[in-house]
Amino acid sequence: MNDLLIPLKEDSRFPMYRQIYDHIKNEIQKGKMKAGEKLPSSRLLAKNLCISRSTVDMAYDQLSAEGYIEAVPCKGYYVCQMEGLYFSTEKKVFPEKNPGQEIPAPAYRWDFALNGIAPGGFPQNTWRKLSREVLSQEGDSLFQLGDPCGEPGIRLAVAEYLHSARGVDCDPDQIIIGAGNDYLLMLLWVILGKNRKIAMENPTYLSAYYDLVHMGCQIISVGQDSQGICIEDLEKNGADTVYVMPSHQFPMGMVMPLKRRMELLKWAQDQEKRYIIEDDYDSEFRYKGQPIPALAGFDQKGCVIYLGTFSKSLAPSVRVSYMVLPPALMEAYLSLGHLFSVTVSRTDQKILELFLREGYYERHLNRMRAVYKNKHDLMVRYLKEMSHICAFSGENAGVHLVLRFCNGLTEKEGIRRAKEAGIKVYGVSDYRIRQVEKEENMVLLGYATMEEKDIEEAMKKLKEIWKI
Amino acid sequence: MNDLLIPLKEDSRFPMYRQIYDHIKNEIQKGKMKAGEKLPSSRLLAKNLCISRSTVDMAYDQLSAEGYIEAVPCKGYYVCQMEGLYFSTEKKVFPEKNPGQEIPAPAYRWDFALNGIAPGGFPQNTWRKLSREVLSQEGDSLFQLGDPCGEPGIRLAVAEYLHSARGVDCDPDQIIIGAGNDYLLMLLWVILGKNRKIAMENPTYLSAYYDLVHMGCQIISVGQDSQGICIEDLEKNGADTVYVMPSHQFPMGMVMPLKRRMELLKWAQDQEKRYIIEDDYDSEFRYKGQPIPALAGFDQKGCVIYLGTFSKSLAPSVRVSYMVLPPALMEAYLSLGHLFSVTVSRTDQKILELFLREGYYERHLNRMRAVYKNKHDLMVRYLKEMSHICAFSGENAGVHLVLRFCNGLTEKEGIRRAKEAGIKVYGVSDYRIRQVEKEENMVLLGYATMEEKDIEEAMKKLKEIWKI
DNA sequence: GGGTATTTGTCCGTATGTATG
DNA sequence: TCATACATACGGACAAATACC
Repeated sequence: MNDLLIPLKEDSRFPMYRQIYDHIKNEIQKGKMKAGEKLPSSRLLAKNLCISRSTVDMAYDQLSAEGYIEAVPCKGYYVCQMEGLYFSTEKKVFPEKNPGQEIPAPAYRWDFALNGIAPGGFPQNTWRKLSREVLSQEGDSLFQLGDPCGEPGIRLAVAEYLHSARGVDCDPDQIIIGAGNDYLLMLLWVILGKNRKIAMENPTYLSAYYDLVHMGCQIISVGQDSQGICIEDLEKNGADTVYVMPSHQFPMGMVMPLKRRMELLKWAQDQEKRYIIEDDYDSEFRYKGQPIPALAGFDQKGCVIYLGTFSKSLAPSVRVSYMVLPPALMEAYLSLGHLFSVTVSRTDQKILELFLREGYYERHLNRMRAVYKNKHDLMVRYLKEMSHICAFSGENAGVHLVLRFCNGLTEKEGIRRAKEAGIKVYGVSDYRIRQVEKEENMVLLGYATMEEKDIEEAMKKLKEIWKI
Repeated sequence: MNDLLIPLKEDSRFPMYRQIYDHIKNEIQKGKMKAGEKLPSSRLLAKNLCISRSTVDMAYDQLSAEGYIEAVPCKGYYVCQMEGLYFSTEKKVFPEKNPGQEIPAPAYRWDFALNGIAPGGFPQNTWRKLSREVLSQEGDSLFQLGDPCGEPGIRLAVAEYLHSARGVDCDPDQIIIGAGNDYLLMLLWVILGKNRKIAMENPTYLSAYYDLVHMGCQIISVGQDSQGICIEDLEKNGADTVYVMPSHQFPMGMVMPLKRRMELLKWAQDQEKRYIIEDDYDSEFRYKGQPIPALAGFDQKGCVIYLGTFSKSLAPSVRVSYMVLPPALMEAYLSLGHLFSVTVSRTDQKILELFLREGYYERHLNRMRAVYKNKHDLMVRYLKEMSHICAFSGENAGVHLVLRFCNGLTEKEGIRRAKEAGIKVYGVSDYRIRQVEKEENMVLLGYATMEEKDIEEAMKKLKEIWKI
């Protein structure tokens, strides 16, 4: 018991007390120290190791708390009877994924990616500060189970935001917080019942389409024009639910004008139990003219379900979305008898609540709007010089543009030529629910993740290589 | 422009530059400062306000970044043309929920809650430290979109944990990270296909039951004995999938012995496409004997789907669970053509990865096991004194016990008497898929959230009031 | 056998370095 | 640049058990 020689490394990344702890724990687990055996006293060990007693104390405390040893006052520390050591000592080594292989160099020098945010766009320091604040709070009630629909605080903050920024008046009790739109759509499918015929535009946000398809939903593909979804198509196809993105349709980029919005609302109100799922996609970023209030803002009869997210406006890694249910649907959900527990950690909810409440979100959006407007304007400037090659649409909102070749170039050929020049652009056909007969001639360019310098370089190249 | 008087408060919770920023922004939004108007120079304003010029600069910089004002070199700052002010100035005030009412006093002095963790059990300091480390990392790639199945790092760490602690050998590529078991079960339902007949014990973990029911799943209720689920019932009812909790069944608390595990595996392997969903509930907490490896550890033919979570072992607010899919199912999921994006924020994943990798999780589990063992032993000591009132089971594992009255008391009456004494206990009938004919006479006592002092007080009372 | 010195776990205040704002 | 908070490490004071004379 006295020959306990613990090799202490000054420069270890672990503190001394941890090294002592680890060493003794290993001795016990390997069976070198048996149950009942007495450990050297903290003073003795401290002297032998030439460190302070309290350092040894800390290690011993930890070991007692975990049940490895037991403290007998005025006598000493003794190794406990460990029944069923939990962790086997052997460690499994997993083979490297690419043994010996180099990570393949990225094929593209420039990527007009459609998701992602501007580099440096995430308010990292603020987030860290708020995270610290939240985690420093007294008490650990924060770590017990929370409200299944989301913390009351963040729901109130979101309701206030929706009121002032999106013209949506709702009660915090109508809001459900969830980890991403995918999840909320799954939830919505449960709430709405499984026999709905949901209409979606073609092309549309394919992720939402697949979410619903994989749940077993019946999807009807309907047409769209420059104003958005075709209402007649809705009637014709017998849909009872429709998924739309009025503020900036993905991928086509059109903003649904007020008139069409009203027509759509009228369609929903025409019959009982018709619902509009309004994905308020990219509503945060508008560069010209008055923002149009969300459809849900005009809804008097409770037929609009509003979906919003922080994943696009803050960062894709922040998995927080929200859904505003009409009172009747919320009641239906609550009366299911079992609520799905909330999917966002309470700490993240608290951080976001502070972020909203203290005005950081508003300022963040203002800053990002300015950043994206610059990139947007740059893109538009170059595209105007390319009028002999393509027309473009989807401008003045969002963070991507739609190009339609007018020189005979096809989508496929356009993408191929861009790829050869090291530029990744995206085809509209990737977002179609159902392919169209005639050859596609449109591509999508997202500019959120691109630096302005890169936009200039890439656009200059595109102008060259897309010439016929 | 020169009469810009900004009321600065020294003791405000906002820094000075923020106060200047807020004031000017308000002036612009309210229209008191119009587009094109010149702002006082930073030197002049600083002099007037008796503060440093750099403070004014900070405010002006912020305002320029957000597009409110524009810096014209060698001339000054000018108010920009703001098209479509985003945030309406009026704030909506939401009515208080209980106007004038007091929050109702909790009806119970003691609560043998079945969820929740020990007070102070969450390693708050460690979590905060790791959170800071993760958020301090260079670059913001962390905030871009991550792997839809979860970060490779945490999947590897979980695979290593499962190998050493649960005897499960799997590749990190078989693991899917998700926000809670509810979500993973929804996902699983998509992966397995919708026409499955899923068998569940009665009683069982009702949350999982409702998850599946609400998805439209066909559930078959099967019997159980002291060893766990009845295999013959499975055969008889034509189930092709079964949901079990071999390590500590909820709510009945039995641990499935090795023999039954093997029989269950044999059942699954008997026919093609039979699956076992193994919810490794409470496997972290075992107080006696060797831990039994998870079912998935014996599975050679890929018919066990393993579910694990950190919500119970760390804190309910940490919404991270994981699912190990047999290779064939993982392949099926990946080939769906669209993966649901991961529901856990990348920061949380990274924090948890470090928590596992640096050995904190192992130590945390050891500590909690010691804490819960003390409470467990205390409960058992009191229950042994109550043998004239009830028998108990579910001991030596988990954080709750099952009591069966042997003095004629019914569940209902037992709960009622406890309530009168200010003690909340839970009925087994709350967890039944289908009620049984004969009167229930079992209650559940969770001890995780109770302090030892409270356990003693409450148990002494129960011993009195449950006497016949 | 009783007094005393020693050893022991435990509690507490304090110094130092680092991270953070 | 300065102030604050925190984890870590240190050493003193105390009371109880033990060993020794």
